[in-house]
Amino acid sequence: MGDSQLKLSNQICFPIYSVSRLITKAYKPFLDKMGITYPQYLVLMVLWENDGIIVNQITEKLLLNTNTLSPMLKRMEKMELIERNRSEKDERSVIIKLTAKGKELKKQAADIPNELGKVLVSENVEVSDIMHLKGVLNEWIEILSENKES
Amino acid sequence: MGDSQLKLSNQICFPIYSVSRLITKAYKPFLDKMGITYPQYLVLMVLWENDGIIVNQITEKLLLNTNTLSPMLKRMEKMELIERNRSEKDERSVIIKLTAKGKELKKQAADIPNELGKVLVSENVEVSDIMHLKGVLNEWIEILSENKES
DNA sequence: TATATTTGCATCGTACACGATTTAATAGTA
DNA sequence: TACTATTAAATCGTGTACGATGCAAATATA
Repeated sequence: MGDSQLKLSNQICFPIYSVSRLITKAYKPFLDKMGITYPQYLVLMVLWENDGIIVNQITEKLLLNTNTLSPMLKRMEKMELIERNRSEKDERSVIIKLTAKGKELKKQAADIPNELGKVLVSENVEVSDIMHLKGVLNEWIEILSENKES
Repeated sequence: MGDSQLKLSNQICFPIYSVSRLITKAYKPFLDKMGITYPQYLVLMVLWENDGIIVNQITEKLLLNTNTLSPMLKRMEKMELIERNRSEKDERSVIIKLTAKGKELKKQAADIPNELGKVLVSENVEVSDIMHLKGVLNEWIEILSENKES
């Protein structure tokens, strides 16, 4: 009722916003070595699983729009991590394919999950909390992204 | 060991990044009515609790730097939500004070936590999950933001 | 088949984030 | 006191986010 609900720590928005940024920072040293940013890392993870998909399929997996992805993919093309080519079957679609360099980065990235785990554990983050959080957040993604297809 | 760890859903980075953006979107309809953005809302919450603090104190509470806050505060000054004045005690500091308009918004914001709660519940988000998540995330903020004072 | 609608992507404008640098004011110290 | 170090903001450059709009290709429908 009163003011207490309007306090930073009492709303879910601030903690999740801050932790998201703090986690991004925890990834940064590893991504810097690879010369990529955090969102670019997410794109690469999608492509490592599914090379040769079209832009729209990436937007679905990352819940990002083309207004974010198109410029980003152009930068990644300039960095020679990917290639962008129009589909011949459907001239509207753009197929994204990893270059040799883009594929190569997967090897460097292989250790990131473990390394990051070490960092978190050394900072006294509970592994059980990470696992639980992952579960809850993945459910929320399902729920919150469901009705947004309009 | 294998590839599975490099999958989107198996890392903590993607879920937290996505949920953060999805939660921001959930707030948007309410903030649009007030004509403010999500980060501006955070600044206002800080000021509603502690009016007349200096920029540096805001950076500490929100874990943001002046390179983000300075331009943002200028925009908020232009919107007549706040006033920016140099401290007389220490000419380096800039004191941020809410205007009448900025204070007025607190009344409009008072319902947001409840309204957002309703939205989440209607989307079948478990209240117990929200509470638990808030607890875990606030701990993580403590931990992850600790050694970053350098 | 001509036209309307939808789809996939790109572009534009605005607002963050953030590393790095700059500037001015204060504090510390020889 | 003169000089150095620290501190508080601001600025710069780059890279996202995202609502809105534009455009061409494909599809649907009269």
